Amino acid sequence: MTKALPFSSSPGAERYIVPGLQRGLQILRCFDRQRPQLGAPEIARELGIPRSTVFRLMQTLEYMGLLEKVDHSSEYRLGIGVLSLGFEYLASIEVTELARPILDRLRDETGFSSHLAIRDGQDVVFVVKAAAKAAFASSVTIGTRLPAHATILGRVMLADLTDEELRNVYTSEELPRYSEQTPETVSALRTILDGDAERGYAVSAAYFEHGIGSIAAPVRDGSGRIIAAINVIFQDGKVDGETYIDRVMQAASDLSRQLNYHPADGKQERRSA
Amino acid sequence: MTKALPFSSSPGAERYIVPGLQRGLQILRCFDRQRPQLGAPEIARELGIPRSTVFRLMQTLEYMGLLEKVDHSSEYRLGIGVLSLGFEYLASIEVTELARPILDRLRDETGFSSHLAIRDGQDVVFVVKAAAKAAFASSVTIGTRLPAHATILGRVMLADLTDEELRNVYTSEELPRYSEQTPETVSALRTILDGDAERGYAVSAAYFEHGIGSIAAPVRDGSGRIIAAINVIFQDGKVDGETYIDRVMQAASDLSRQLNYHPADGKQERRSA
DNA sequence: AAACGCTGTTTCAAATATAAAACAGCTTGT
DNA sequence: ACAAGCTGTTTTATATTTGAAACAGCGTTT
Repeated sequence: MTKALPFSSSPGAERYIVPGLQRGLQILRCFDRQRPQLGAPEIARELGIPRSTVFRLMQTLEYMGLLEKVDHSSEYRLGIGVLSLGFEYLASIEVTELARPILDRLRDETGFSSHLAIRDGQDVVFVVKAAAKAAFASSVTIGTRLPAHATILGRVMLADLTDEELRNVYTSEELPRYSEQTPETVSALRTILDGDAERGYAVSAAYFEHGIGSIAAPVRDGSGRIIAAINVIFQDGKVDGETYIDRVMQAASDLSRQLNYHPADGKQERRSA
Repeated sequence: MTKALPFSSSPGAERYIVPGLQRGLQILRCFDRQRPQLGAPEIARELGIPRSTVFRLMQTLEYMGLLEKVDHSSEYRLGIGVLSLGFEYLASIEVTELARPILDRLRDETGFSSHLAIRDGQDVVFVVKAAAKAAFASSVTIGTRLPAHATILGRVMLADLTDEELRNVYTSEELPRYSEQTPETVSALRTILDGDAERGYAVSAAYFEHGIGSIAAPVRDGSGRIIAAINVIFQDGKVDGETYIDRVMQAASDLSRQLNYHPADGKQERRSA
């Protein structure tokens, strides 16, 4: 009786699942910005797990430092243990270290907040950020997830996928909308992506959110695959975004080069493979 | 047959432990900066868990997005799922949001890297960082753990503990040494802490690491307890650290005030309670 | 004040995950 | 070429975890 899909998932890897572990992790994922602290009964109801089992799982999570009791109430919040895990992850990804100085320079050159994001399934996840000094700063923080098909950043990464891969990511043809510009179907998305792929960048105003414009360009590694994307965001209307396309593309290609990508290698573009 | 203590642990909370969950989390904790990718057999040996069990646990972790297969090898590395968890944690802690601008200003005023850290058991954990622009920048990243008794930051936080609480944190009298200045015993540490508590700050050169000096001051919340500490680090000898004590203490007290701490409230100092 | 609902915690039979063993595939050495 | 060792994966009896039920404690309500 496996329930709703977790984060992402390699296709067909659900053969041997340890319920204790799976459910413990589901409990952790119940906590977020909106609901930073929760009690055991609440979680039991939400996940459909018996009270006594949730009780034991949460006690284990507390023992391991991933949950902590909030003061004298019987509620829990995320423990500091999860923080260490998260940052071991960041440290283990080469690209984040290399990206930092590049994003800083891009931020200084443009005056805009710049970000590096990677894709996880249907989501874009921000992993490095260089915040603009101006009052207008982006609200995204490291770890923020946004729908890939509805963001410029996501589009330049999705553009690398073959039709088959894209259908694997989006199993349903219908796509949730976030603005008038969000494509409604996978087919419509495909058309947009083909344009992005040809241009090698994407730029748009108010694509995901009203009043915010963005330019994004893809980052490739030695194999030629797109593994991340860089963007800047700006207040829509206030500037002509197009002016900065070159800067963003330059930053992305600088990073790609550091990751051993050689455009002239004769590596064929991924999509035509 | 419970094994070595995990991260931290509320005393005596090990009654109901779910083995599947505990071992899965132990597996995650095997991954760190030094060993970013590991195979199942290696982990099985290290944790003393049967191969077939580790196999299933890791498959579950992969399914949940906390581990991912590295390319075509049979090894795994941390997955992007842990990142989200870590940042939900940061977002859930009020103090980190408030600290950021204060650390930025402290960095600008002093030219040094400044940090906010909290204590988890015997460890100091860095949660916010404002990196100096100078070439000499600190090597600590968010999530870094250092031994509390051997760092200035840790000392100002430990100074808040009663004798009994301190003995609870350090069950053995002997303390590991990291430099000539590290106290060797809990009693010696207590003496140092009493001085720190009285001064309200701590400053030292080469206390944890050769060539690095640090000044730290405690951050209190509305209850008067020390919940975090702020520090700056500088190259030892190059500057007279003492010069910046006021700046650091000011930053710490600014943050305390934003956390509802009122020095004149008649709240008695914690240690004399 | 009794009854009700909601907890946190414990118990114990029943359902389940576990771990030894075995298999197949792959490298290594001799 | 063979054996020996290492893997990833699967099987299956056994040992364990699970979850319904029950207990005790609390606050409300009637």
